[in-house]
Amino acid sequence: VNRPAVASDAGVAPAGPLADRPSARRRRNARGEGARLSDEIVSAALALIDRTGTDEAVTLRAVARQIGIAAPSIYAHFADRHAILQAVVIRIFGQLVETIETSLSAAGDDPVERLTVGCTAYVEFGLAHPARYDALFSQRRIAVLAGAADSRDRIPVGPDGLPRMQFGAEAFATLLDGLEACVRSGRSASTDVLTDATAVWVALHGAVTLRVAIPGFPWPDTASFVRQLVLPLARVTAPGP
Amino acid sequence: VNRPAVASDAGVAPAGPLADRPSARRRRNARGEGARLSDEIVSAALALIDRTGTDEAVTLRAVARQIGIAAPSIYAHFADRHAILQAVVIRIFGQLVETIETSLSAAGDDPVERLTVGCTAYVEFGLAHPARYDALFSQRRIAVLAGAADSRDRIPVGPDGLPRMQFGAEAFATLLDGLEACVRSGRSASTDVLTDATAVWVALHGAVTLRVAIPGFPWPDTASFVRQLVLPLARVTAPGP
DNA sequence: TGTACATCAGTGAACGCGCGTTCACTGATGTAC
DNA sequence: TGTACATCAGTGAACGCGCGTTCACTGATGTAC
Repeated sequence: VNRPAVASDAGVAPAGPLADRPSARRRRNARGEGARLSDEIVSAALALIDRTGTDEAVTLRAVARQIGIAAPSIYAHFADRHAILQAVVIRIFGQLVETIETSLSAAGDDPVERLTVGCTAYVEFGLAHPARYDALFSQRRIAVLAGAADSRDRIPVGPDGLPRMQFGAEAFATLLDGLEACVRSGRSASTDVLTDATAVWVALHGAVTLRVAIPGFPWPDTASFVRQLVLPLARVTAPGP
Repeated sequence: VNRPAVASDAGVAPAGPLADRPSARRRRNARGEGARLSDEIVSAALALIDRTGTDEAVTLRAVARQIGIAAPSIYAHFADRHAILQAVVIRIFGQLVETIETSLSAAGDDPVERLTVGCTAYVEFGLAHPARYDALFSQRRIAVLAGAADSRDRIPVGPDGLPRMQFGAEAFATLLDGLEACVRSGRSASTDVLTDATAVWVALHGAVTLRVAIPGFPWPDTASFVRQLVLPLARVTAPGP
């Protein structure tokens, strides 16, 4: 059992190990502000993911316990467990994009520098929050578990020929933009930006997930490893004269 | 509930949804051959992983149901659920290495061709058996769930300076050998074989896991995508005159 | 050649647990008259 | 200004489920005498 000790000064007398007692007293939301609980539920799910390392820990009862509400109260805000996880994934993608954009705003004008800075920020986010990163790409597994055979065609190609991802499209678009900027300024020899950006993304994703899965491996320094992966895959050429 | 329909011609009358009834009659092992059940347990776990898409489905009761034994019978062969999963991982790594070696035995002498053939076999194994591949690298998560803080240093560097992985070391050693052969024959400009092989491995791992996670993305053809990733990361140069 | 016995390969019932979900409900707060 | 009432934001008990694990057991089979 992974439950933290109940704060005894809250005056809560646990009725037994089965009781879903809140870990802290909670003031109910004022009338008309019930929607606040939606945010609290997502935050609690995120906290559970961080604390346990896996999104499997996001159960209705665990979320309710974390917030200090009764489990059935969640149904007023989310249809089921999967709906909570979906909201968490959207929030994490937002954090990822924000992290990358913050790093880019501090970077210079050189497109190659901007590309490596953004990619490094991506990898560092994954390494800093491995459970959150994992949640971003564990959705397929959930779909399979739900008995759905529709795991294909969930992220179709749009009419513009670009992949139309449900979430995370913004992060990939940033990578595409960065590579295009390199090509425009003559710093990348890429003739197929979509495919080359895909190669870069795949390498970054592998770097995050394998490092997290095998922490004892002699991994190179993050910044230089990212350059080692990104520069050749993005077909970056030596700076002009 | 994912349980297959019980074969009614086996004469088994299910006592209700809770009963752990075997899906087929089973002859008990002869005296002295009890160890055969170990293999059956691992095979059943592998079948569950393939059928459900996740190693979470490997529960003692599900394994027992699959084989047609009582759940407690497993304790004579495995200490707990984790021990079963560990045995499954070892078997899957064996299959992966065998697949790669079979592909190499059909390849020619050119070291670059051998490198790409082996890498393609790796990726194709992952795409053909995504749940098995996933199980190989989901161990960390299990360790965290077990409450262990020892997820670090589980794969230490050996006295030879090479990573000493518990499992999968053979597959990585094959990749190292392949890259070294390219360097020896002048087809790779790598000056740090360990780091470059790591980069290649990371890219292949990302290619498998991201493709499986986002099947609707416009992925390139596997063989050419593998070449696109491996050749630059392995610093392969144009063939000599 | 017969028989008592040890061993092997399991079985079956039961336990307590956490889970998703349902159901009828409660108590504070704003609003219509 | 008072009061009945609707609405909102939840609660608490209960259900059936699958799970890991324990316990005492069973029945076939080989072996010692």
